[in-house]
Amino acid sequence: MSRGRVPLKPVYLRIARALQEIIESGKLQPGDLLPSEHALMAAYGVSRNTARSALDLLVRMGLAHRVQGRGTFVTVPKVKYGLFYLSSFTEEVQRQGGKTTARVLALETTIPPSPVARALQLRPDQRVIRIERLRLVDDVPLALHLSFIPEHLCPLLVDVDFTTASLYSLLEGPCGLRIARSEQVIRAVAATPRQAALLEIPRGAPLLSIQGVTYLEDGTPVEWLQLFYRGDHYEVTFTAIRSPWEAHT
Amino acid sequence: MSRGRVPLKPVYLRIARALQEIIESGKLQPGDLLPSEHALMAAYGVSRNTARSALDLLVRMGLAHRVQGRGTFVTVPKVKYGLFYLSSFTEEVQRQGGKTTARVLALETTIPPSPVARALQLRPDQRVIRIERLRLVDDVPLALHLSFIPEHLCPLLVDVDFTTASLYSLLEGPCGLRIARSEQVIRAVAATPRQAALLEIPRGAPLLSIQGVTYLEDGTPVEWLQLFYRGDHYEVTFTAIRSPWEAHT
DNA sequence: GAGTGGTCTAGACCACCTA
DNA sequence: AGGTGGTCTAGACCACTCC
Repeated sequence: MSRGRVPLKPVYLRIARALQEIIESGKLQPGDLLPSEHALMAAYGVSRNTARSALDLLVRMGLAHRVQGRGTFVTVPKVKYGLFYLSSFTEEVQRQGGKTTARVLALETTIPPSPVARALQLRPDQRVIRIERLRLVDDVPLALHLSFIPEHLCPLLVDVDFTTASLYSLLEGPCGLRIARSEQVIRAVAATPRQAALLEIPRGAPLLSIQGVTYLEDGTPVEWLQLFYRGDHYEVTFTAIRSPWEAHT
Repeated sequence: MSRGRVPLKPVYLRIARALQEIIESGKLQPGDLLPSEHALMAAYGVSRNTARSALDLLVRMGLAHRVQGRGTFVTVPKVKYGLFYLSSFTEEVQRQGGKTTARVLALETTIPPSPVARALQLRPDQRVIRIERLRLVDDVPLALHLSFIPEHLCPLLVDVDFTTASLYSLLEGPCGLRIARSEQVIRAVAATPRQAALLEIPRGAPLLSIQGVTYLEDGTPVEWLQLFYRGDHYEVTFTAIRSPWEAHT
């Protein structure tokens, strides 16, 4: 099919997006049947593989699931599909209707600790920008957020007011970087006295720690991050699927 | 897993499996180039879509990542891809070389608590099998595991010795059920006195709580589960990817 | 039998990277 | 220029579910 002059996003993405909007608008309820692959072929004038790709995306996002011989159904949407799609704290909270602010505890260029330097694959002389923020949602302190970004990748970060700015928007916008993925580890830890004071919780209270490294599309590490969430105010949800090795068909 | 009723798995699965074994054998190191899609077409005599499907699977498992114009590379394998593929505790630990045992704290049929009954979509008169186990790895207590399974789905569970048995193997084997996915929530919580005693940690120590509902392919809820892991001995790793909506073409 | 998703083929054009 | 992955077409056969 003709794609026109304007560079459009891939067709399957636009179909998936359209279906997502139908789901989020409430026109399709959990358990409802999505259009079949043949129906999408007819509706959008695409081949079956393209229609399948669109549904694949919804399935991988946890918005839908397939049942052979019956159809593709809307999944119970309690899960925030943000989860294993990498989104910034700001994007995540706003999607859920909260008002997010931040208190900047530190913003400086420095020599990274050696585990961070290793993870970011830096030479000893390369400096990083260190950003430490206290994240608040509706004025309640929710999380501590520490990021290290190699200075040469986006030097202008040192002049930004991170009280409201979104780090990923800056990296993808003004800095022209293309974020691809992030490898993260979740742990449960006890709050240190400093963390407890900042988050306004008792010492030793449980925190959810998320530590990770974010990569660009070419594999360059772009950020080392550590988040500490208050155990009493935060949770992570996700959908696991049965591995194709063990569950056949 | 032994699931060998049908001798012929899809071709793309067998190719993906072969590549996975090459990676795990160490013949391909992290950062190495995997065979290109054309190379796989020639090597296995398949079409490009089939070769792509095999590589897709490795990418979704976090074993590989693609770079347009360059190739598909082996990813740093620190991540245990167990993460968002649903595997049993036994499968997970054995993959990492630990020796797993369990102490059965409870095995009974009972009336479920009402949140569990709701999650499992049970009528008030339907009973569940309640299994509570203390999981040990190399004789160190690592986790508390509580499961509720509707009795009518697999009545024979009440006669099993869960000291060594794997729940999912039983559900998929003797019970003939087809597990599809699990929706889970991760939290950080403080250990109750009972949990602390069983896990041999101080009261109030941080635990990683994973709570979820497992579904069959037809959407039937088959298990309500809650796991409490010692914060000092367990972590969850995963790869998040940038959402296709925001990461523009 | 009709409709669904699961898999597969054999081509095509494009954007991107390395050389 | 040649190779790579990203997307797409237009068919095909199969297994499964529902009527």
